[in-house]
This record gives sequence, structure tokens and C-alpha cells, in this order.
Amino acid sequence: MAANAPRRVTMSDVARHAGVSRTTVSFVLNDRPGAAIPDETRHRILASIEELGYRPNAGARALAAKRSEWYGLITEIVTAPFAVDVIKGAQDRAWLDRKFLLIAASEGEAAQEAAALDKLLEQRVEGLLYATTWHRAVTLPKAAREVPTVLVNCYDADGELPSVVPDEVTGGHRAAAHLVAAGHERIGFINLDPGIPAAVGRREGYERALREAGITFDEGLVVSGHATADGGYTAACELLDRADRPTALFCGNDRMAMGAYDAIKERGLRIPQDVAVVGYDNQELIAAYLRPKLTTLALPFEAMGAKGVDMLAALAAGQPLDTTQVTVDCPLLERSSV
Amino acid sequence: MAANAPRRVTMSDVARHAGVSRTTVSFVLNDRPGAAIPDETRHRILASIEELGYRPNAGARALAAKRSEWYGLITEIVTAPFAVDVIKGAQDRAWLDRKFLLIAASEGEAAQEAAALDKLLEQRVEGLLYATTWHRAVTLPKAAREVPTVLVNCYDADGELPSVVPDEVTGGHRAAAHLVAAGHERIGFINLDPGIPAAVGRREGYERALREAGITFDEGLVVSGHATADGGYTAACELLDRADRPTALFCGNDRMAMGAYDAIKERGLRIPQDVAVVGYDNQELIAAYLRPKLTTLALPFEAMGAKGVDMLAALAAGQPLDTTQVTVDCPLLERSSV
DNA sequence: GCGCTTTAATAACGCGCGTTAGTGCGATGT
DNA sequence: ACATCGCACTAACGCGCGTTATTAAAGCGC
Repeated sequence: MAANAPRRVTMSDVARHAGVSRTTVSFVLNDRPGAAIPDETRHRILASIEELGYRPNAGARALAAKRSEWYGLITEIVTAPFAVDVIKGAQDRAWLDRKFLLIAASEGEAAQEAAALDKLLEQRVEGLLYATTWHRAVTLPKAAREVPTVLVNCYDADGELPSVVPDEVTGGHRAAAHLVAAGHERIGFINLDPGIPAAVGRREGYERALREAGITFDEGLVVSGHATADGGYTAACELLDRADRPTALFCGNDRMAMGAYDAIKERGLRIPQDVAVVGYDNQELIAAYLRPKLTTLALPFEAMGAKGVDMLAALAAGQPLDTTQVTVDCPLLERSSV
Repeated sequence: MAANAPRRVTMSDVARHAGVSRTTVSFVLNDRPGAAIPDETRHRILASIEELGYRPNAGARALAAKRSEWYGLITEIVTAPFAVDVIKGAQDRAWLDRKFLLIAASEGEAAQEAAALDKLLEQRVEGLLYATTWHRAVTLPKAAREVPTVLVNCYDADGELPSVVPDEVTGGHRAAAHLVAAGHERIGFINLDPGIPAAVGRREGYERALREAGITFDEGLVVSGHATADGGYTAACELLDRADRPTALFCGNDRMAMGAYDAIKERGLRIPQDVAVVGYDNQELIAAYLRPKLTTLALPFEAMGAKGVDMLAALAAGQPLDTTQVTVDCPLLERSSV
């Protein structure tokens, strides 16, 4: 089809127009070290490029140079807010190296994922980023081994592929320490489904913060629930109805915190005077719209995306990584719920 | 760099392995009409492909076939919720044609935009989508003319490039008609900045709906304000404090509706019993979290993205478009505020 | 057995470019 | 005067593939 497409200007056209050989044009375009091109010639060539509106053909260049200048990113759901941030971080970082980011979605289906992977590999991407919606272990198709691959927000079940994940331990520690610093000693912890990395790591950080503050750990203050507003509500009720109710709640995510808000208000308690609340995830449109605004920890999606490309660049350059698992800090966003 | 990259399997390798010529392999891969390949040979080749793990090189194919199979998408802000939906719509639609979507962000800066455009054209995209955050007129760099281009959520100031935009008129009509159907006759309209296409179109639809219902248009019921919650609040106050206050408000966007909610509640009025409210934009995390949930019109970003690729495909195939401006319907999402 | 068509395949060119191995030429040293 | 050397540039190959001739063999009618 589209055989009517006008022939584009090529390097040969430029060479002819400037009265030099194609090689010379290539040399000035890639300002090749070692090639001595007098300024006069160089400017003549640049002028021809300008005049003819020449634009290098990236595909041809990739073919000849055997380097595509592309990275691939596979994400579960393109529309998820998290994915967008990963994309932004990765894209901006890739742009620095003048690389393009090819984005493909798996939509959570294995077939789609395989197809996306195939497509990406056919484009000869120089590296692959694989991002998930929530921090967990994954197993990639073997095809992913054909090219440097970095996992983002997840890690290889086989422990072979490098990954970049949020630092859940420090996050949990930071949340608890923040509450301790605000004077709280009885801090309820509404954790996520125990067993997932986020729950395990944050609990570790939580316990360590208490230990450092000389507060004895009370197993009864730790409950876990569904990662929903309802789950948070139920768990919060359980904690708040204890005789020695906690004066602060650290919630596994913002939706759970939303449920906790309901439970707290329902009992006529005030936030943060009677019960302080810290969430997790920083889902803007929950955290910023709750009354009072929710203090929460942000998952560093953008930073993880950028770091992932960083690692890819290193791998592609043949440099070995110092660690196979990199963690990125979860910053605390102070609002009004503590 | 990366000269250590292992040589990938090529078509010649497959041909050698299967004991045929490279051309034959190419023929079965593209199952070329007219080429008679006996099943035995075909299967032998496919088996070799499987065994060697051959994967066509998309770049080389693009070079030889003079078709890249790529579309480019330039958006202002990748992270904006709207952009995500446009991307999803465009990507899914492109995928149907087995085309890739290259996404680049302008971040609202002309320099970035030009760079993105250059990069995209160097990749020899077969078509270009240009999407904005809000419906308005734009002027693209001339370079965009080098390839079929469709504007999404905006239109060409020079009226040359085809575009796909939301149907503001029908949207405004739908909102007003919905309120009329609910029994309202005095419908306040808190419009956006007059002059922008959204404001003009919706007002036209609003007036038409009233006319159709036999309701005389009252200029005093139309005000405009800043596209923020504060702007909505102020405008709503003005309308609600009239002696003959409206029983319904049609707001230019959801944030303004949010402000209107405050003004209504402040006056001890109930939604929707005393004052019904209709928003615009369907910003999920506002519309769905307001009490009561907000009835609003959705901007069809995903559909516009898909339609944009549709038009691109037609243009790339050399088919002329029947119209230079395509409009896409804004569906009404009924919740509890009417 | 001979011409003719169909079938099954291949050799060869070119897509636009990076890169290597040169080539011609003026300036320099002795 | 001649060999040497750096400068400025070019011819030619190959990247992996689509595509267009072209060919060799097989099938067919008579």
C-alpha cells in the first residue's frame, strides 16, 4: 500500500547536493572522532541537510550500527496511575540517553504478555523493563532472557534477573518512627495480606522503629485485612474497640486508611487529636481529598522507572551490576492526619 | 559498545538449516500470495524457525519494505489521566493492525515538542497523533506535514489537518435535557471560560435543549467562572442567591461541581432534592467520591484515541477522509446528583 | 519424443546507513 | 630530489530483509 509515499531525502541526496561522498556526510553527522573534516566542508554539508530537510532514518541506522537505541517496557495495565509514573520515570531517563521507550501492555494476560514480548524483541530492543502493579515475585517467559531485563516493582522468582523494588522496610520504619516522634506509643498496624513482600517488609520496619524507641511490641496491635476501604474499616474497628485502644493507626494503603477514617469518626474520635493515621501509596485523589488530608508514604514509581533504565543502561554497556536487587526509598508525605 | 552482543538468528540461518533459499523462507513468513510452497517445505521451514528461535528483525523489515508499522503519538503530559486514556485507546486500536505506537511527551514546551516530533519522524512513523489536555486550537510545526497527522482533542488553527474532538454540543444538550427530563425548568449553567470550544459548544447544546422543551432561555442563569473548585463555588453562590434560584446546576467540569456542592450545602439545601447537579469530565476520583456521587458527562478520551488511529489508518492507506473534523460523543454517567 | 505450461525454487538487487580499508595530494624533512 | 607523513576524502562491503526476475524441473497433451 501507500506506494505513493514520496521518496524521503537520504544521505546520498545530501552528499550529492554538498558535492561530497556519502561517507563524509556520515562522518559529520556522527562527528566521528579521528575524521578530520575542515569547517568549510562541514558547514556546507550541514547547510545541505538543512536545505533538503534531511532526517536520518533511525531504522536503517539501527540495522547498520546493530544498535536499536530502544528499550522496551511491559506493564500490566497502561491506564493504572502507577504505570503512568513508571512510564514517565523510565521515559525521561531513557530520553537522556536519546533512547526511545517502546511501551506494551500485557493487561494481565499471559498470552498478551507473550505477544508483547515478541513484538518488543522483534524491534530488537536493547533492554527490557517489566513492571507490575504491586510488589511481588514474578516469572517471566524465557524469551525475556534474550536481552538485558530489569524487573520494576517486582522480583524474579528464580532470583536471576535484577530488580528494583520499593524499600518496604524503611517505609514501615519511617511511618512508625514518624508516629513515635509525634508522641505515640500505642500504634496500631493494619497490615496488608501477610506473606506479600510489602506486608513482611513494613512489619519489619515497624517493629524495628518501636524497638529503637524502647516501646515493647504488642502483637495484638497488628492486624491484617483486605486491601480495601471495607477491609480497613473492619480492621480499624477491631483495634479501636480494644480496652487499650491505640492512639495511632498505620494502614497498609490509602484505601484502608479511608475505611479507618470512617471507623474513627463513627466513634466520635477526632483525627489526629484522638487517633493519628498514616497511610501508604499516596493515591493522590484519596490522600489529598480525605478530611483531614492523609499523611502517607509514596511508592516511588517514577524513581523506580528511572532507576530501572539506569540499570538497563549499565547492563547494555556490559557493566556488571553491583547488586541484583535495588531498593528505592518511599518518601513520607506529611499532611494533616498526624 | 556492546560488541559482545551475540549474533542473532537471521533468515539466512533458517534457510540454511531448512535447506532452502532465504527467499523461500521470506515467502512462507509473509505467506506471499502467488508463491506455491508445498506443505512439506513450509513445515520444514517453520520447524527450523521454531528450533533456532528465529525472530524477524522489524527494523530490517521496515527498511526493505519501506513501511515501519509504527504510529507516533505526541501528548502534552504523559501522566495526566486523560493522556493515559488516549494512549490506551490508540494503542489497542493500533495493535489490531499490528502496529506499534511510539509515545513521546512534549511537556507543554515547544522545544521538547519539536524534539519529540523529530525523533518520531526519524523513526519513520507512518502516521502521527497529536493530543492535548483540553479541547482547543493548535498550530503544529511544519514538520508534522511530512506524514499523515490527526489531531486528538484539538484542531488545526489553519483548518488543514484532520481532527477528532469531543462533541461538546451534544454533550451540553444531553446534560440539559437530562435535567429537563428530571423535571427542572430553571437550570443554572456554570460555564467554562467563554470563548474556548467547550464553552461555546456546550452552551449551544444547552440552549437548544431548553428550546426543544419550550423553556424560555434566561441569560441570567448562565455565568462563567474559573475552572476550579473555587470558581465553581463563587459562580454557584451567585446563582443560588438569586431570588428565583435555579433548581439545577450544570457545571463546566467536575471540580467546579465540587465547589458548587459546597455552596449548595452551605445554604442548607440538599442534593438532588433541592438542587440537582451535573458535572463534566468524569474525573473518577472526584465524581465517584463526592456525596452524593456526581452525575457527569465523560470526555471520550479512549474513543478519541482509537478513532484517531482509525483515521490514520485510512490516511496511510491513501483513502481520503470524508470529513476533516470528527466528533465523538460524550456519554452521560448517571449517579446520584440528579 | 517434442513443445508448453505449471510448480518450486533461487540469484541478485536495493532499502539507508555505519564502517573499514584505502587513495590522492600537498607539506615536510634531509 | 626522493621518501615520509598527515590530511581530506572515497569506494566498497555488509547489516537483515522484501522483491523481482529468472531458472530448473516436473507435468501434460499429442
